[in-house]
Amino acid sequence: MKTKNRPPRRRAPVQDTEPTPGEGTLDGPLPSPGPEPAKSLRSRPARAAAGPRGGGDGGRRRPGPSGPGGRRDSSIQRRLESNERERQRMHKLNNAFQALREVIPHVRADKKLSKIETLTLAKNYIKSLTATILTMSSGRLPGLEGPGPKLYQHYQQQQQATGGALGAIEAQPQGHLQRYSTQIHSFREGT
DNA sequence: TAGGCCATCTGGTCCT
DNA sequence: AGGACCAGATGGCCTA
Repeated sequence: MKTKNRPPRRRAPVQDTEPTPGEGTLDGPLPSPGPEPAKSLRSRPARAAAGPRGGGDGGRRRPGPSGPGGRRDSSIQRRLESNERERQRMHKLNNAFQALREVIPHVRADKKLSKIETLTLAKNYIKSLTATILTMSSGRLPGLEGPGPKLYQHYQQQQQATGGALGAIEAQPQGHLQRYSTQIHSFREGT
């Protein structure tokens, strides 16, 4: 994986097409109350009025030949609101990714982990912590009474059920830590 | 320049 | 019915 260290991306405000008032691109004035500054930088010419929906191909975007003029105002307004909600949703998702990055120890503090790197490291970090806890507690959850081995058995069943292909040997913390360590180094090296 | 990553738009589907 | 969620499409930015 290549290393990346770029500032938060801000799209250049592209004004390829002057939105005609009234015809409206879907990109209206964005209040953007979120943490991110208002995307005045939205680049894309809004396709608000992508042709009438339907038409096969999974219903994905189909820039109709008609252009933005073809949609009713109420429909355009709904689309704008929907776009805004979707942006906010994605911002929340990205915030969650950022929060996750901040709790995963890794050796690339100077470079932002990509989303896939974040998820992969998090998964292995959790596994290594789980294995460590299991070992240190001999299969018992700290402070809990009861048959300890059940936790260990449950863990192994999970590994098998999820296709983790982690045998008992990998339930050892060393195995996970080794894997985790290898991974963060491979990310650092950009491999 | 190619490839990776990302933000955004958009329509379909699911859920409340 | 409306919002949340999902995934395809598109295009910008960055690095090798």
